[in-house]
Amino acid sequence: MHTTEQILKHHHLRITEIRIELLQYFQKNGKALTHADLELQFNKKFDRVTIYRTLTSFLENGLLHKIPDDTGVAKYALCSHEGSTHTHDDHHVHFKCRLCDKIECLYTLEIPKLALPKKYKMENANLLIEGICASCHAIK
Amino acid sequence: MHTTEQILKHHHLRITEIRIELLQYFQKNGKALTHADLELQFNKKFDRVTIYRTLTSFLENGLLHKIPDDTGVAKYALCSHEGSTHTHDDHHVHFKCRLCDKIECLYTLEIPKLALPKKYKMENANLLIEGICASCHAIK
DNA sequence: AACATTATGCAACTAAATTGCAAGTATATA
DNA sequence: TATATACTTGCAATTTAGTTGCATAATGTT
Repeated sequence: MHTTEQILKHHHLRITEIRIELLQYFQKNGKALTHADLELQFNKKFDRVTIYRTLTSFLENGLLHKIPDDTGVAKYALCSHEGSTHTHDDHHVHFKCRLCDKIECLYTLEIPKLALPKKYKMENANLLIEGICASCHAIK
Repeated sequence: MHTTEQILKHHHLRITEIRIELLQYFQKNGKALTHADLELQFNKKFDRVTIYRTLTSFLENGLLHKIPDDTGVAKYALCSHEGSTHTHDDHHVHFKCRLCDKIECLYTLEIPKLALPKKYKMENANLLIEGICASCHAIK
């Protein structure tokens, strides 16, 4: 297991307070977060803009990935289970619950191979599944 | 084949000028469009806000669907080949070209069945494939 | 410890989308 | 085919998400 600081170093990021806290917050939560979520948590301690820039640097250094969805609000999630090393990052399966709106990465699922039309070249793929998650299923 | 007006009627939409023109513009283009694309075309004739509201009503009535992507700008595309009737609308495969940024619906492809974790219920799925499209492949 | 590089906070700004409201138009039904 | 009702439109103002510039502060390298 790696410490938060080691993870940052491995991704060529300087060790700063906001980076440590944001990364740990992502690890603790285990779900996709928006800038607004983070601002709610951290606005007393860190500036809005710094949170944006931290997200951007995490993205650029492969610590987070952006999850495409149709709300127009960017959602970010850790790139692998541990958040420690770089796994294959070219396709993702995400599950978004219609009831609680939570977005999870389904690491265990692989996107099946598809036959694209002629001359199309796939570079990466994102599968967003919507429905009801296990917790909401239980409640209902 | 249905006329534009018939299509609107089938989707329980009143016949108005902007609805006819927007729908025809989608049919003519055959690719996903943003509000900005439409504003560029129609700003002399229709108000920005009216374009937004037309897109929303098309969405609500199943004429268009929103394509999730990671730019934060909403993209819309017709729900079926003809734009005429309601096909199964619960899953979509889209292809976004890294070079020309064009997004197409790949109607011919089906999203393969996946085994979700226990108690998860899938209601719909969106697969976004990114890469190089046929036209850009040719140019290069 | 000194330096170059990178990160942070603040203020201002841009872009995308939404809301309220008054005036106008489409359509059902009488 | 007139008319009442419900829906649609345009305009102005507002909200929300995200970006940029710049001065100051912190990091990590030598």
